[in-house]
Amino acid sequence: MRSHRCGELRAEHIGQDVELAGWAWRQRDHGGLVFVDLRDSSGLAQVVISPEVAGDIHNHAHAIRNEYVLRVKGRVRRRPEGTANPNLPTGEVEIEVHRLEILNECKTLPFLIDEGPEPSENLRFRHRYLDLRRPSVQNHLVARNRIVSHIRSFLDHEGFIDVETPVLNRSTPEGARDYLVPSRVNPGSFYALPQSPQLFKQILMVAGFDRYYQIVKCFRDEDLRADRQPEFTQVDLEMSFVSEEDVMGLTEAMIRHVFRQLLEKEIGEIPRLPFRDALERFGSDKPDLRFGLELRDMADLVRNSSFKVFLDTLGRGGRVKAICVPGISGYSRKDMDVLTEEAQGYGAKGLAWIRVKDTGFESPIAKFFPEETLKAMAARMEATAGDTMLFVADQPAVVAETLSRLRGSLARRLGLIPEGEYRFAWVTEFPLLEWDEELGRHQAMHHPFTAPVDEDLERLESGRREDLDAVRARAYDLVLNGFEVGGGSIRVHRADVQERMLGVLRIGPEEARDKFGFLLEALQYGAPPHGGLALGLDRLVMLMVGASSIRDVIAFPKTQKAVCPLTDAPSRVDPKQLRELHIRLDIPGD
RNA sequence: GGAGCGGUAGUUCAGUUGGUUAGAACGCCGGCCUGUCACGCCGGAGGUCGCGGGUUCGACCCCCGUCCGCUCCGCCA
Repeated sequence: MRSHRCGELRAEHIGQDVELAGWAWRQRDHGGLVFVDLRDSSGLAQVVISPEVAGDIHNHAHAIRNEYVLRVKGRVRRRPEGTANPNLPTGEVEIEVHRLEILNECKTLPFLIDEGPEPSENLRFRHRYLDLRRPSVQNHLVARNRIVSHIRSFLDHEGFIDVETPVLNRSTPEGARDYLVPSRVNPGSFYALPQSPQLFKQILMVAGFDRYYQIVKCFRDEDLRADRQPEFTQVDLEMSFVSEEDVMGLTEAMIRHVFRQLLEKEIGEIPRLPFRDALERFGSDKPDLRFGLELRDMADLVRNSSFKVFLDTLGRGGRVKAICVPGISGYSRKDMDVLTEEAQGYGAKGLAWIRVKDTGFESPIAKFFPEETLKAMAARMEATAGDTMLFVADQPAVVAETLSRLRGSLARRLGLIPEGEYRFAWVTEFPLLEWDEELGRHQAMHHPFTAPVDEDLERLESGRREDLDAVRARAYDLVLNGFEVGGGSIRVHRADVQERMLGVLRIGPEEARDKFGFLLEALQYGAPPHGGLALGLDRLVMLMVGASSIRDVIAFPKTQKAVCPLTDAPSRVDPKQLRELHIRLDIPGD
C-alpha cells in the first residue's frame, strides 16, 4: 500500500516517486493549492495538491477532513525557496500528489487530536483509540515497549528463564483483597487472580531453575490511586543461592542498563537507607531524595524550655521534630495559618514555627525558649536568615506523617525539586512484622515468606510482642523520587522457620497445610536459599517518561471506580451464566 | 467507608449580590482564497448549565439529596 513512511522523507528522496498512507493531521485549503499534513506512526509529511497537476483530484481534496484516512501517490520535491519548515524533520520536502485515494472517512471528533489542553480523562479513555493517536501519548507506550525490551535482553543475557505461572490460583490468606473467579466445574469453589506469582517463583527455585523472571500482570482488589490500579504489571524475578547483595546488585545493574539505553542517564551507586533512618530523616519509608528539608529531632533542646505543649507531648512518649524551610521567613501570619491547617489535615494537632531573621528569631513560641536554645535549634537545622523552622509535636507516627507530607508539598511549591533528576535508594532492614490493632496480632509487613535476619531468629522464637516488633526482615525496597518502584526479600527456605513464621501470624498448622501446604512440602525437599524482587513496571515507566499517573502509560486504563471507560467493564452478566456457576446475587437495595 | 476539588456548546473554560436573549477560544457547517504549515478572511449552526427535589415572584448561581470524574485518607502481604 505504501512505499515509504511519512516521517522518513528527506532531501535525499527528492525526485523519487513514492506512495504514502496515513491520517489527515491538518489541511490548509487555499482554494487553489491544498496542503495536507499526512501523519502515520513515523511522523508528518506535507502533501500538496495543486489544480495544474491533477484537476479532478484537486476537487476531491476539498472534501478532506480531520483524520480522514488517505493514500497518496506522488513525487518528492524540494519545497520552494523560503517555504521549508525547520520545525519538521521532513520540512525540507513535500509530495506533489498525482493520485489521491480516500481510504476512509472520519466522523467529527469528540475532542481535538492535538497537543493543546487535554480533554477529561474519562473522555480520553472512552475514545482511547483517538487519544492514542496523539504522538505524545503514543510515545509513552513506545517508551514502555523499549523499557520492557531492555529489561528482557538484560535478564536473558544474565541467564534468567522466563516461565509463565498460572493466572487461576488458590486464594491465600494475608495480603490484599483477591479478585475471585468462580469455577463452573467445581460449584462453590473459586480461583483467585494472582496478587503476584510469589509462591510459584519459590517453587521454581526448589525445582532448580536458579534464575527466573516474568513480566506479568498482577491483580489486587483495592481502591485506586494515581500510582495504583487493580491490574498492574510486575517485573518479577527470583534467584537461588543468593544474598540480599546479589539481588540488589543485579537489580541495580538492570536499572543502570535501562536508564542508559532509554534516557542516556547514568545512575550512580544506589545508596542504602535502613528503614529506621528513612523514618527518622524523612518520615517515610519511600523518601524523595531529590531535595533536602530533612527532619531533625528536637526533643533534647525542647526539654530546656517552658513550652508546655512540647513538654507534655514528650512526657506522653511523643516526639518533637522539625524541618527547616528555606526562604519563607517572609510568609505572613496568614500564610502560616494556612500551613498550619495543612499540617492539621495530615493529622497533627498544630504546627509551631520559628522564623530566622538577621535580627533574631520571630515566633509566637519564642518566648518559651532561652536565646541559646533557639540558637542551638537553628544550628542543628543549619538554618540561616530567611529560613523558617516548622515543628510538629505528637505521637511518633503522626510526627513522621505530617512532616513528611509537609516536606513534599513545600518542596513542590517552592520549586526545590530539580527537573529530570532520578534519585534512587534501597530501603533496608524493614521490620518483619507489624502489629495489627484490629486483628490483635502481627501481620507480615512484606509477606509471610520473607526471611528474618539470622540474629533475630531467637526473638521470633520468643513470641513476645516487643521481641516480635524488633525482628528485622531480609527485605529491601527500591525507591525512586518518592515512589516505591520495587521490593523483594530473601525468602524462608527452611520448612521449620516457615512454620514458625506462620505460627506467629496465627495461621494454624491446619490452615497452613490447607492454604499452602504445597510450599511447606516443597521446602522439605532440598529447597535452596533463594530470594528475589518485583519491580512495578507501570510506576517505573511513569517516572521515566515524566508522566504523573500510571494511567498515562497503560494503554487501556481503569478509572478510580475500577471501570474501563472504553468497554464499560465490569458489567452485569446474563442470569444463565450465573446459574451455570451456581451464583445467586444478593445486592442491597437491588 | 471518609475528606477535598470539579461537572455550563463537540472540546477547554468564563459567567455579574439570585434578575430580560448564558459568553469566549478552538472545533463543526457554508462561502472566498495558489505557498500554507496553529493558513487567512466572511457568514452560520450549536446549550436538559450532570440528575432529582427544595427555597424564591424569579435559580447556572442558595439549600438538600444523588450520580460521575480527579486528588488524598482508610485499604494496598
